[in-house]
Amino acid sequence: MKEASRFFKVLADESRLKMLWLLFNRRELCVCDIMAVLDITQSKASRHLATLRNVGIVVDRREGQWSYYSLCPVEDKLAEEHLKLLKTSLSKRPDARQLIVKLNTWLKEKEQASSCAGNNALCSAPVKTAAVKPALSGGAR
Amino acid sequence: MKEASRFFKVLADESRLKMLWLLFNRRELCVCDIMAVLDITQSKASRHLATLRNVGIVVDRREGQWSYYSLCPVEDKLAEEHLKLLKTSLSKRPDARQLIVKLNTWLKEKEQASSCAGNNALCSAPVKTAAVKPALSGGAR
DNA sequence: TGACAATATTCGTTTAACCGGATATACAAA
DNA sequence: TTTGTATATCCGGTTAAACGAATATTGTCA
Repeated sequence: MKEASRFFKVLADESRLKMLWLLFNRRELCVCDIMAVLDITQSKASRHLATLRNVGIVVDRREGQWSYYSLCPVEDKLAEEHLKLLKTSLSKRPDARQLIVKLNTWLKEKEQASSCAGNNALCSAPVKTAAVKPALSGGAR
Repeated sequence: MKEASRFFKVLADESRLKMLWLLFNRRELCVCDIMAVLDITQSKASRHLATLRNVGIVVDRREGQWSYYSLCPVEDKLAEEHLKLLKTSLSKRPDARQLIVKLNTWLKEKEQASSCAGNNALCSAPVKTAAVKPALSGGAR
């Protein structure tokens, strides 16, 4: 049961919860996306993402100077199911939905900036839209 | 989402997780039961139970010198569903099952002691067996 | 009332989490 | 190679959790 409590400890931080929530709604995001949307410092973003990676619920993929994070299959059943439930419970919360609106706004901004200003005006290359079904992602509602 | 992280913080402690698990399997327990089964100090037991009470997932009932704790209906949907899931996920874990074996042993011991030695040989009055369906509680194989 | 039992709470300490700023690393492009 | 960008990690400092021991509280019983 120690393992279970360690898992919940990872969820017991608002920033990490938000990061997970963002990743529930986009296939992958780079660190600077998360910094921008959550409005946190770079070291904070990187540290929390490392925590999520260490517990085995996200993976990172290096591409050029960017690190892209995404959810990954979780070996632990308890964790797996709680994450699934977390996704559906959060999707009912107005503040969580609002965060996705902010995420979409940010990504759109970034895309525009890169297409009209030289392809790397903000931080990363254009982000492919989530391959997972849009579910409650989009504008929410 | 702050509320959500606060809830997970409560689950992020092994002792509290175990207490919840015990209460999933018995309708109510007094503090000394929990001390005995989890093998923890009195102040630790009391403090953690207060934490569970403060977040609104258990209630206590005073009877004489004893405080009986039990689960209570949870107003928050997210919490409610996660607790339900927690119960079913833990029931598959050998260590969690083992804990219930220990709980049953302790309660039986206590009952015997009180019936042949004067009704308060250990700590509390005989505990009524859980009213909830035994589910996976019992000796669990 | 006084002695005792179960529980709650306080106290001081220790440990763990989290943070921002600074630095290190890795890569890209000039 | 030099410069700049994105990210990771290190370094104190600060806050919050958790703990055991001691004490306070509440109720029982003689």
